[in-house]
Amino acid sequence: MLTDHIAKIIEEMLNESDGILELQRNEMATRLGCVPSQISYVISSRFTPERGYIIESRRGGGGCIRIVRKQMSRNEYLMHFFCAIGDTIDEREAIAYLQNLAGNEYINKREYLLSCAAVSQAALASIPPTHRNMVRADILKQLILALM
Amino acid sequence: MLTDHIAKIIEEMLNESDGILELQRNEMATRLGCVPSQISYVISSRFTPERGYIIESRRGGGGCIRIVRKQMSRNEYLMHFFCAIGDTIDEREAIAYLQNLAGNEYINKREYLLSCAAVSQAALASIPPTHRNMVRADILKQLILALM
DNA sequence: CGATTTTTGACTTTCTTTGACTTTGACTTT
DNA sequence: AAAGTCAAAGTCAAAGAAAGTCAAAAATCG
Repeated sequence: MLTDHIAKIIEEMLNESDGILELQRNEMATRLGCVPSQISYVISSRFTPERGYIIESRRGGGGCIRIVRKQMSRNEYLMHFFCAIGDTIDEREAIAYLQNLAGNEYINKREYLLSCAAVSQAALASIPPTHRNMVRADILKQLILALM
Repeated sequence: MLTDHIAKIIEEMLNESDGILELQRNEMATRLGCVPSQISYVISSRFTPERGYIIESRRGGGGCIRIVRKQMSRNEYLMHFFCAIGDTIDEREAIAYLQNLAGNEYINKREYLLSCAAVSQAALASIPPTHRNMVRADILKQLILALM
């Protein structure tokens, strides 16, 4: 898939340049043989602040897109996460959060699986749907607190 | 029966790829001459977490279904545990179970804390008391399944 | 026969790709 | 300095590509 391919390239460029990168959308699109907005799509779907990236850009002649991967301390990261969870969260989103933690190695595989289990549909099946996502958010928050 | 046939094929593919497999639903359905949802059915009826499989998937262009077979070990103990948990359990008792697991080194300190958080009063506070211990039992069971 | 499992297909949701159109900013010309 | 030009990046919605869901029909089991 194109999107993944592009994401990988950007990831590599970030690694080579120590987490800070400026790229030109049009130039890159031409080089990779795709439309420019594809680059925008990749950035907006993969390099989100949620995942710890800062994006800035400049239009006009000589414009560019700046991607910075910010490394947060473990606690900043967890705190950020904790705050980002609202009052209610569905299973998909909760798992996305946990994947994130796992991807950044703040939790290991087993902890990831444990946490997924705790917020799973299976675990919360008996809670009325109107209420379920609230409980899930509560559990997720407690899990994160337990990690701090 | 089609279902068994497909299950067998997936099983073989898993054997060949060391327990980790990504397949494309549509592609596979076309190849086997069945409707795509048949593949979904096989996976949801045969490759369940209860039987030791982890399923993930991605929709959209280039999407796929990922099947991971986790191998079981030391799970008689966990199974025993699992069965011992009734339909309902209070916080104190749940923590006693988890201490037990920790004491036998089936889970480490962090996992113990995570699990305690998931079944804590704080996490489940918003559930009506009549219902709370049921949900706690469900969560605890899912946690144990996740360890298998 | 009744209950469970399988099979099918219509419909839904999610993610990707594309392209037309808009906005912005640097540079040039008046 | 104001206006114009052009080269970027931004936005958005439609089209496409996959997987998910669900319920009805069919088959199988006990």
